[in-house]
Amino acid sequence: MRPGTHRPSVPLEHRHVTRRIPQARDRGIPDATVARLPLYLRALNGLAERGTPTVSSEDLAVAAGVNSAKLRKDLSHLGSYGTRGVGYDVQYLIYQISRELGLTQDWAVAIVGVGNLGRALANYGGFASRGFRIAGLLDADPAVVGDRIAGLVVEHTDELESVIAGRAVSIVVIATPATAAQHVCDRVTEAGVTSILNFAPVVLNVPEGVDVRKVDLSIELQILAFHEQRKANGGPIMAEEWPDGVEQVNERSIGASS
Amino acid sequence: MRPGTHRPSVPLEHRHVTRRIPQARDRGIPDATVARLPLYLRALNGLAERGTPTVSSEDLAVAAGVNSAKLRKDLSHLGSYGTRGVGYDVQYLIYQISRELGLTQDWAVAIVGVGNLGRALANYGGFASRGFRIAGLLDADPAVVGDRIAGLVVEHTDELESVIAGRAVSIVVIATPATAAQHVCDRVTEAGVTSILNFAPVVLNVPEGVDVRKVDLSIELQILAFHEQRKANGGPIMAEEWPDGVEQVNERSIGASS
DNA sequence: CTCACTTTGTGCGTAGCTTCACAAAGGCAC
DNA sequence: GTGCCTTTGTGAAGCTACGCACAAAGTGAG
Repeated sequence: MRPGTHRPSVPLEHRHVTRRIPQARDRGIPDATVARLPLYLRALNGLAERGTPTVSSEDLAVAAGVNSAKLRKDLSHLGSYGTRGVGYDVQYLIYQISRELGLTQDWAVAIVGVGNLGRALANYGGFASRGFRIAGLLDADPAVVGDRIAGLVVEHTDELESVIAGRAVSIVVIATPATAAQHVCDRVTEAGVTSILNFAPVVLNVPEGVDVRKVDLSIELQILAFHEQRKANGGPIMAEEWPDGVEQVNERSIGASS
Repeated sequence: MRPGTHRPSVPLEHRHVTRRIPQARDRGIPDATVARLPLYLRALNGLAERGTPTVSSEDLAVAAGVNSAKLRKDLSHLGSYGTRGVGYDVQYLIYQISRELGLTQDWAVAIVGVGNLGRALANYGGFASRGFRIAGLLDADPAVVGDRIAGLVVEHTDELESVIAGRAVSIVVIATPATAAQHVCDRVTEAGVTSILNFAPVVLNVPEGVDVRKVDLSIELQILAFHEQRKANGGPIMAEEWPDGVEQVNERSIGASS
C-alpha cells in the first residue's frame, strides 16, 4: 500500500457532493436538514389526509419528533414559507419540500439483486407514492430471472447497462450479496449512475461525484446492542483483558477531559 | 455521552432517540464513534480472514472508508490498544471492539411483522454471525402464523409478551405496517424491552430510557433524489410559487448519455 | 386604528465532531 | 546501546449543528 495517498473513497455518511462551487447563488442546505425534510414531509402528508389546513411549527415538530426551533430553522433554509401568527399552510409546504427534494419529478429506480431483500424492496409501497418508480429488477441467478415480482419481470444482470440507459434509470439499489456489490457498483457508475443505495455490507468504492447511501441492518443492531449493554450493566464489563488474561491495563481516564 | 443518547447528526440518518439520562459514568463513547465501530469490526474481520496479523490505522481506515485520524481517535476512546511503530493487532482489536459493542454476549431478537421485509430479515445471515439470535417471529395475520421461516415457526402476536419474557428477548425489530407499529411498540416496551429497531415509517413514541433506531428506505431514496437533482440541474429551479399551471417541468435530461 | 396575542425567523452561545499536525513511543539494524 | 524509522495517541483549531430566547411580523377583536 501507499500510505499517504489514500482517498477517502466513500464516506458512510453522505457528504457534500464533490464539487462545491461557491456560486453566488449558494443555495446550500445543510445535510442534516436535508435528512430531516422527508420526515417533515411524511408528517405533513399525515396532516393533509386529515384535512388540516395549517400547522404551527410546534405541532409539526411534535409530529415529526424533533425540536420546533430546529424545524423552523430547517424550513427557513428553503425560504420563508410560513405566516407569523398562523403557521404553515400544509399543502403549500408539502409542495415546497417535495420540490426541494426533487419529488415533483419521477425517478426511475433499478433494483439489483432479487433475493429476500430485493423482493421486499420491490413490494414496498413507500416508493411509488413518492415519485420513485421501479423501472427494473435484475439478478445474476438464472433461476430467478423471468420471475414476476410486483408487476415486473426479473431480468439478467447482463442487461444492466441497457436497462439503465433505455429506461433512464438514475438511482440504483444494490441488494446483492456482499461479494457482488462492488462489481455491480462499478458497472452502474460506469453506465452513468450517480446515486446508489447500498444494502450490501461492504464499503463501496466509487468515482467522484457519485453519492452512496448505505443501509446496514447488522450495524443498526450492533449499535442497539451497545446501548442495551450500557443500560444493562452500567457500562461494559470491566474485563479489559483477553479472556485468558493478558496484561494491557487500560487507563483511559487520563486525558479524557473534554 | 450518556447511555441512551443518540444525537442526531449525520451518519445514517435513521436515528431518533428518546432520552438523555445524564447518568453518572462519564465513560461515554461519542455516538458518532459507536456508529463507526461496527464498520471497523467488519473491516477487521475481513483482514482476519486473510490472516493479516496486524494493521496500521492508515490501512484500516482505507478499508473502512474513513479518515485515519478519525479512526485513531475513535479507537482511543476504547483504550490504548495499538503499538506505536507497528499498528494494531487484528485479533486483539476485534475482541476489544466486540466487547465494547456487547457482541461477546448473545442477544435474543424478536421480529414482529413477517411480511416481505420481516422474511428478508429473518433470512439475513448477518445477524447470527454477530451474536444476534432470532428468538421469535410474530405476526398478527393468522394466514402467516404457523409458517416456518428460517427454522422458526411464526407465532401470533398474542404471544408477544410471553415470547419476550420466556426467551429473554432484549431487542425487538418492528417490521409491521405503519399502522400497527405504535401498538406493537407500546406492548414491547411495556413488556420491558428497551431497544427497538423500527422499519415502519412512523415516529415511535416511547417511554424514557428506550432506544429506538429507525431504518427508512423511503427516506434514503429521497435524500438521494435531492442530491441527484442538485447534480442534474445545479440546484432546483427557482419556481417558488405554486404550480399554478406552470410547474417546473424541467424533465431532467435523461438518457444515460449523461 | 390600536392593542393584545400568536407564531415565525434568526442571532448567538454552546456542544460535539472532524481534521491537522506533531511529540511520544516502540521496533529494528547494527 | 545508539540512531533511524514507523505509527500511535492527542492537543488544538475549525466546522457544523443544536436549541434558547427574542424581535419582527402578522391576525383578529373591539
